[in-house]
Amino acid sequence: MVSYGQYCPVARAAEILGDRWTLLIVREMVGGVSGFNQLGRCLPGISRSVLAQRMRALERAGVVERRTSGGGRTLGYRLTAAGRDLRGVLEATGSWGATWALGDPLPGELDPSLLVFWMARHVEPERLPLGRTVVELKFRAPKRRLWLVLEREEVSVCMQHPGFDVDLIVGADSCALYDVYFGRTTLAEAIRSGAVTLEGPSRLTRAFGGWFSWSAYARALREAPARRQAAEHMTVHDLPVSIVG
Amino acid sequence: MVSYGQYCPVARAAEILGDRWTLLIVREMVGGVSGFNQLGRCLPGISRSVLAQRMRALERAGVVERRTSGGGRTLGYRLTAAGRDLRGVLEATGSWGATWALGDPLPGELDPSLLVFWMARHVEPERLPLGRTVVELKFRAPKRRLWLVLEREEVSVCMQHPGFDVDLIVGADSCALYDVYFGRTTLAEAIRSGAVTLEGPSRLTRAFGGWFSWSAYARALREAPARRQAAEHMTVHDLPVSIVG
DNA sequence: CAGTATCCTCGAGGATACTG
DNA sequence: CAGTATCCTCGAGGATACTG
Repeated sequence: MVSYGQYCPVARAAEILGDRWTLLIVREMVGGVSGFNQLGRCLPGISRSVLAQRMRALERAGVVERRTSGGGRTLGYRLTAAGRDLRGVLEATGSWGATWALGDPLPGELDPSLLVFWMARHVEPERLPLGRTVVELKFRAPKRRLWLVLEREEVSVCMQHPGFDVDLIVGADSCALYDVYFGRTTLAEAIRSGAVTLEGPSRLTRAFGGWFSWSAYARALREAPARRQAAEHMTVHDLPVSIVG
Repeated sequence: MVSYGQYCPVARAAEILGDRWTLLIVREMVGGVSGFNQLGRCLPGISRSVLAQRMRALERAGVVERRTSGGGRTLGYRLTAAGRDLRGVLEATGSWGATWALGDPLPGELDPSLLVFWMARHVEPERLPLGRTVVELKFRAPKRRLWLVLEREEVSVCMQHPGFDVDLIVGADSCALYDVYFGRTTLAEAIRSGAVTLEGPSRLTRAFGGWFSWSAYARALREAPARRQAAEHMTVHDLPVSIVG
């Protein structure tokens, strides 16, 4: 953790949140991810040592706390009240990013597993069918298969076939499903155009889109042009301040 | 600038804003500071090379633009619409910091010049007396003298005596004036307790407190206990998500 | 599952001096 | 005023292997 040596709320927050990866760790935890290895898998590119160091720093800062068994073994992490209250910072940051900085995906940025992790954490359990529903996600580009095992009590992402019968097969290019996730297209539109295909009983193919709340930033992305327009007229402090000597 | 390799609004924003010093540079610019050397002075500890590198990165990211003279010389920087729109991120971050992370000042964090820079940029020009008002700020601990030259068209912070007659002398320990700045005490209270003294004509001593809007985070700081209380009851996504294989 | 230990590399950035 | 150039250091963090 860096120190800026300033007694200022922004500086203090930046000291805690400004380290590489830290804000993304918080994003994952606000989304419900709580285990060390789970966090590692949701953040491709972070090393175990960096993740461990960041979790220690977040613990010291009072943003997360360690859940331990009697013996002192860590069972995972949970956000403290301070950590849960970071949702506002995430929303402001994500909305700004969606408005001004999202642009087009760079090559390699459309990792199918990340997308499926995000979908898993945007499942609305009360909209799921009762019992277990197994969805196979078949990505064409890049070629990749993943499975979602959906139950009202728990959602699993499986990198291998989970062993259960598959109820619904979703076929898509990764970029098409990212577009749906971020609200750039509706699922219905993507299906009509053939960019996304659903195979399975019609009660499931019809319901599928409703199981997810999709991205929290879809709205910001949709409203981006208006917000960009409005920002043109924003003013900042305009009294010149000079520093002499 | 780091890259996270994720197509995500939060990740994209963090790539732009997450570098050391960057958010504080934006904080200064939203406050009206626009010159390279002025920025350097408002950010003690930043080196000229790091500042130059950050300004280039912010320019590339579309957050600031360079104002140049005909000859290509940079005259300073100005926020773009995207940069002005970062005010929301600053507010969310600063309010969170004020609520959860400000704590007590560490030794050396109560730099008198920083405080006077911040006061200078929170001057409300239309509340100033007409003409020029020169305020001497006499800090007792740490011992330091600074001057504010206040005009409705421009405010200057002077590290040396500006040459003009002084109209008003403010005496204070740095920590007492920081407390006033952040709304922990009112100026009236600080004067009553003797922590702050004002010497000058009573029309100025009575008006002084009204010339400044003080910290934008004073309100967050005042409401911090209630917000901390409310956050105890906040919930996060609670559907367990597991990743298998 | 949740880490630690060790070794090694490389690049961020401090110090200092100089420039149009 | 707004930087750049050069040199050097040190620490962040990747790779790899191991552990209760």
